[in-house]
Amino acid sequence: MVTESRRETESRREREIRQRESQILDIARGQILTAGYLGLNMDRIAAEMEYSKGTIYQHFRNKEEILLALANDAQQQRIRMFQAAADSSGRPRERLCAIGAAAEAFLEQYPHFFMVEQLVRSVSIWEKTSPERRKLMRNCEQRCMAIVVSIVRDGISVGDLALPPEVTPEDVVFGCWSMNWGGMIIATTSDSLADIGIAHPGLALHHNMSALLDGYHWRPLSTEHDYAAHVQRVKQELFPALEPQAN
Amino acid sequence: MVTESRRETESRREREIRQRESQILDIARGQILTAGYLGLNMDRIAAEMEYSKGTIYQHFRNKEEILLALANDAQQQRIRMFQAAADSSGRPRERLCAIGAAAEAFLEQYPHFFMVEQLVRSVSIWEKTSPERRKLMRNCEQRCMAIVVSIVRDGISVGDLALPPEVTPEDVVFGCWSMNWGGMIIATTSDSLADIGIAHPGLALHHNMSALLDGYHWRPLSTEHDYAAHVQRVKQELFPALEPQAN
DNA sequence: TCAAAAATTGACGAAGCGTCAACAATAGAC
DNA sequence: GTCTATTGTTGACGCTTCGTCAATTTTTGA
Repeated sequence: MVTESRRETESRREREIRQRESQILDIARGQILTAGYLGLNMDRIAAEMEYSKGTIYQHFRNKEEILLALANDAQQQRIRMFQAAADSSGRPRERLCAIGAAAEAFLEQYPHFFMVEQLVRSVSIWEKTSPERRKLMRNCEQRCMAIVVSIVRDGISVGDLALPPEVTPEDVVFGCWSMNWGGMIIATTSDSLADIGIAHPGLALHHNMSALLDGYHWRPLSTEHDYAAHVQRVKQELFPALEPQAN
Repeated sequence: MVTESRRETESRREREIRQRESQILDIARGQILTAGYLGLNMDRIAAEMEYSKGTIYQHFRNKEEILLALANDAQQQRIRMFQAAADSSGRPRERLCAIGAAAEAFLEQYPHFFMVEQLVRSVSIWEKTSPERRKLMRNCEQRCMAIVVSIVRDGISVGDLALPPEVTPEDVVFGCWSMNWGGMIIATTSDSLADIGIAHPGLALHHNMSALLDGYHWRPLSTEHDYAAHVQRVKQELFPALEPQAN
């Protein structure tokens, strides 16, 4: 009995030293996914682990830190996917479309990450968290931005894109980012899009993104090239989903 | 003493019957504006009014209902402003720009409304509220959509715009909506945009909106017409701000 | 004037966050 | 192997907030 108990305790300890932090985050992720921000509950995290609340607070100063840690994981994952897309072959505008495909795959494969990022932006979580973690977040945002901006620069340098003097590559990325982010938020949080007349938000987003880049005269124009097919190809090759998902 | 007390009570009663609901909302608005979602506190609302908590719960079933009521006010206000913009004179694309100006003015003049709408979308408030209020919200969304869609239809019918067969007017509106919403969220919730290279998000949004509509070949193109000036004019004439605000 | 109906109150239960004094396990010295 | 210092763990507790409800006050209208 004592031996049994001791062995169990030791094995638990081993596990904990390696995995506890990510275990906390896994559980938190699940809770947020099933019940949103208000479903995230410190006591329940403790209950779902084999640990008490106090121990959780040794890893994270408060609830918001957990949320920000999750958001950070989300950004890391997005950066990985964006980088893979940016490294794909093709002309710059094709690679930008690949980024779009990455963003789409990100939403489909990690919906909890998307939710968490939304939360961090709307509920005032920011000011309750530690400066270190905030800095980490900003850093990720900058890296993500840099990846996409460099594609726009490539477009300019190969002569596919010529921006007017008052528009910077960063502005273009801001446009893509805005449309993607806004479109995804609306698509995932408006329950009556179909009633409004938007049966296929994913498709509409593609059309609008094409129009945006066509508006900047980025060659080849969407009339000269089948970007939809490219997006499909990239998604299947770089970001294969577990199950194919209708849009 | 008794008379004094009775008179006060009666006057309070008069006020209450007319104003109580909007008084609750006013206070709630202020709390959200200063301290976000978590700053909204039923006990403090009660304290700031001359009433007790129980009375507030006679007007609103729960906290979320207050939030949704505020969101509803926001939408009503936005519809008013959108309608004014839609009724302005000019060619259809100019009127669409006027809608953009309205959205901008809305954000500047009613920041709390913007915050509330964001909250309703991200924190899972929806399922805790009454079906009636939810229906009201959907209705507003549809009306708002209809206003803008009719401008796009006007553009088509006067021959300024010719959409490809796979794109509907609703899709175009979805694009404008996405970009505006996404851009505004990013601009108001990213504290390090300047570090990222976006010094003037408002200006960038204009450029991107121009590119989007240019991409659909909506005449007159942004190269043929000064839409920025139009936006400025509309904002000043239709939506004069209390104090002129830098972007 | 008075009883029935309606409005108002705030104490209360429930639930959640974060703390901390007490307890347990481990490491290291001898 | 034993003992002490350090480090880790626990859950009861204080505090805050939501939403309820029995008791009380006010209003209505007969």
